[in-house]
Amino acid sequence: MGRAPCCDRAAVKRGPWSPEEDDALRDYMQRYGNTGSWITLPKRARLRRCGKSCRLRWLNYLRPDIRHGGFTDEEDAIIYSLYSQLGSKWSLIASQLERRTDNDVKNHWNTKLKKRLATAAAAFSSRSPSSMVPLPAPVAAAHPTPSTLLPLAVPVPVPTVKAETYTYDDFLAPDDALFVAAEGSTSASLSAASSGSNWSAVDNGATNEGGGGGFFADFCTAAGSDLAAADQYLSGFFYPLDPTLSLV
DNA sequence: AAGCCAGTCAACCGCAGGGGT
DNA sequence: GACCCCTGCGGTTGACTGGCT
Repeated sequence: MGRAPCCDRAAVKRGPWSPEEDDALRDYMQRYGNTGSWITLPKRARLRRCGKSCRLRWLNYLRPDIRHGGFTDEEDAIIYSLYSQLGSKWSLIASQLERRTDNDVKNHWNTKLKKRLATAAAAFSSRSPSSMVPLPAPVAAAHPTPSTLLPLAVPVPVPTVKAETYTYDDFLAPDDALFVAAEGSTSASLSAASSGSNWSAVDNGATNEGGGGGFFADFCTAAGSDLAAADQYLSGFFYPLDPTLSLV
C-alpha cells in the first residue's frame, strides 16, 4: 500500500509544457494568484495538469521575478561558499541569491560547479599548475586581503536564512595564514587545528552527506602533509562567511 | 548526412514535515 | 494522538541540443 497519487495520472498531461499551457497558467496566476490550493488550481485554470506540475512550472519557470542561466562569478563563489557550509540545501542557497530558483542553482551546481571543483581536486592532486582551475576572479580583485581577519568559529551551526541576499561583503577574503587545517573532518585524516576555515562543514555528514565531502577528502588525501597548500587552494572556492553575521 | 556522445535543464518522483481535523 | 491533506524539497530522469567523428 503506497501513498495515494496526488492526481489521476491517466487524466493529466505530463512532459514538457506547451506555449498554450504556459499562457493559461501565467494568465490565471496574474489574474487571480493561487488563492486556493495547488491541487485544485488545474481545474480552476482549465489545465489538464497535476497541481504539483503547475506549481513547479510557475515557481521555476513562469514566475516573472526569476532569472535563468548566466550565473556570474560572484554568484558561483557564493554558491560554493554556502554549499560548503550548508550542503545541498538548494532552497536555502537559492534564497540567498537574487531571483534564482533552487532548481536552477541545483542544476548549475550539478552541471558546472561540481565538475569545476572535481577538476580542481584532480589538478591539485597532480600538482599540475597548468591544469589548475582559475579561481573566481572578482573575489580576489574586489577584496584584497584585510590585515586582520578573525577565523570562523568551528563548528558553524546550521544556519537559518539571512533576511537579505548575500553579497561578497558577507564573505571573508582568504588569508593564507588563517586558513589552517579544518577540524573534525570525517573522511580525511585532517585534525589538529583548533580554529580556522570551515572546510569541515564540507565533510560534515550532518549537513552534507556525500556532497562536498568527497571533494574535500580528495584535496586532503592529495595534500598529504601539505595541508596549508590544500587550504590555500580550496579557499579560492569556499569563502567563509563573515563571523559577525548571525547565522543561528 | 548520419550516428554517437556529452552537456544542459525542465520536469517528475517520492519523501518529510506542517497544519488542520 | 492519529490521521489526512497539502506543500516544499532534494534526487533523479529523460528530452533536447550541439559538437564531434
